[in-house]
Amino acid sequence: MSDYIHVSVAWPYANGDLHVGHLAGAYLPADIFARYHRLKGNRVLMVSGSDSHGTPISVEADKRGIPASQIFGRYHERFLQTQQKIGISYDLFTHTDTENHHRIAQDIFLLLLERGHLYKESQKLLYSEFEKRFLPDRYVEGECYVCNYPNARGDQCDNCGSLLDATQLINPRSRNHPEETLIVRETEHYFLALGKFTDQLLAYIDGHEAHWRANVVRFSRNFIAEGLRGRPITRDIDWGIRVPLDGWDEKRLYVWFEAVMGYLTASIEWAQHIGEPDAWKRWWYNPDARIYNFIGKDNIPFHAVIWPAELFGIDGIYNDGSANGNGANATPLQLPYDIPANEFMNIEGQQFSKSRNWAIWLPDLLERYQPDAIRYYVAATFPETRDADFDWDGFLSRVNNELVAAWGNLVNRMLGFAYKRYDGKVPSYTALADEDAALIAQVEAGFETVGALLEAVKLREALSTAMGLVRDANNYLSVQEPWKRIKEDPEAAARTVYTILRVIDNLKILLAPFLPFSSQQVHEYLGYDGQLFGAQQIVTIDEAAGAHQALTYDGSQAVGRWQISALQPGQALRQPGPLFVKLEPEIVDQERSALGQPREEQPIEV
RNA sequence: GGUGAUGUAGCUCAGCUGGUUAGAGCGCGAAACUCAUAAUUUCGAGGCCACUGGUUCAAGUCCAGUCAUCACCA
Repeated sequence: MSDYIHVSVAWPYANGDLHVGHLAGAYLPADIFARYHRLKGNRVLMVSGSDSHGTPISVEADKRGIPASQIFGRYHERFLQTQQKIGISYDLFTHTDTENHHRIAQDIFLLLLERGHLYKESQKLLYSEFEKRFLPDRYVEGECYVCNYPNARGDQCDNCGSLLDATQLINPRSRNHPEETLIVRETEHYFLALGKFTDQLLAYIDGHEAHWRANVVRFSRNFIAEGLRGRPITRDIDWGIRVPLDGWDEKRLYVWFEAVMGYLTASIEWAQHIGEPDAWKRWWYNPDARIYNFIGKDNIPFHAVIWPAELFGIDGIYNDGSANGNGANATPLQLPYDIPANEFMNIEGQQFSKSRNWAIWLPDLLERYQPDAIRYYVAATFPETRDADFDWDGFLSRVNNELVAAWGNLVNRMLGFAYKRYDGKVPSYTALADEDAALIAQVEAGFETVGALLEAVKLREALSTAMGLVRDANNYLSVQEPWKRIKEDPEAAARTVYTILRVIDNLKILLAPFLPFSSQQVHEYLGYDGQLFGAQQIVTIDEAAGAHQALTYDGSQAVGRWQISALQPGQALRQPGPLFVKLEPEIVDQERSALGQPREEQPIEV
């Protein structure tokens, strides 16, 4: 029986290209995990999308003097192309400016209001009479009321380090129009009454402690222990989802309140898109389904505390006619089963910085390197337990010395040998020797060991375990020496070559979640037809008020299975070639010198 | 300032509830091999496990403090 696995991935702000931090923190781990479960035959629903709203997008739009919608539209399109190229296999990657997402977010707002989880409160905020709007903290500068530094930011003083309350700044001014002095004005907002959920949240964490990462448990408990206060969920901005109440036209839902709902809204959109509008309930109303949120560590409180609190508050939605007849309230929505948050991936020892362009952008990386080479290096250095470092020396050496030398070379040398010396076929043999059977058994055991590690989201260890089997295979070859035996003992050489091809056939599957493109190549070299995984496609989804683009996955034709090889002697091989490109040592200096330099965005070729 | 994390071979990292001579991959040195994108395989060198003090028959492993880095909160 197949399990229902929901893979929910953090929603990137669509205010700039994707970079390796995104890839290492959330998207690649999620994809490896999803591909593994698909191979296992489980029912996977993997969703995410561009976060269209939020201050970072408005800031970027103001900087360039264009509308926010244009910023997010541009980067949404680039996200689709980038992720298709590197093979992040979303069932649906959409965005939050869809009719579907707006409607559901508003429904949830009203539901929470109706159930008494929201309350109204006045706040004092800085208001610009010139712009006729309240300004977020990061739009504000002024004199620090702690140290009198004249150019303190709205949230923090760069001089004395104090965190500031923007309304207390001396002579606060807008960063956009420094000549204007801002005024403090009262404004009313809705708050989510988080504190009420404290006990439920603690019980929820207790119930999952055993299989959560220690950092997520500690962080969440700590966050709750500091006391859960109500959080404002509306803002005085014009870019975002309307508050569905009369007289609230000037305000919008706070981006963090609605973005996390994307896991649910994208699932619903996916169900509609495949023509089975209720299909999302197989995960969201199935107590046996497991929902995994793949995120970076900066998002832990939102996923381990705030989103579960929203789910507690929602309780049930769109589930009329459920089993016990109590309508929408009858069945609670499923909470995340696991939140495997990754730490950060730094670059050459320094923290990512967009403003200094201390970053490695995925579209640029994909211009120059194979997707599987990028995937291999990043997966081998996943920041699963602590911050990790992307350094070009490491990239060069892991790709050349591990991926190319150990795995690529194993495939190339033996498929080439078999193709040339055995008439383009898998050689026949009469009986396997003990050492042949031993190697096959050892590699077949990998389906258990590597599988268990993938299941537990220990992806880096899963990859290194699989690579250990690659080394075992190389070791076996140097003992058996089929290139020598083919002259002295052809029978022994034939069973050795058969054995190694069968082992490669197994390794191809063990590595496929990590290296889907090259595993497909190996699959074809071995003479098989069909695609190990489904097809990714960028499609247009129509709604009443407009259309949007999304990245989708169709697994109906996929033939890959997480099971041992039954490679048949006599099977016709295809002419093999090198799997991977070996990198030139010069790239290290070239890439390093580009860090921190101004960068131009190039069009992405798909 | 508070809380938490991290600090182990040149590099990247494993070391669970304390227990024989501290592990892996890469890099380095030597040897073997030649099917392969000179790739592979074997053997070897290399570590006061951040520092100081403590608990214990026994401590990278527990406790306290110090330093460095990072995160969250104030």
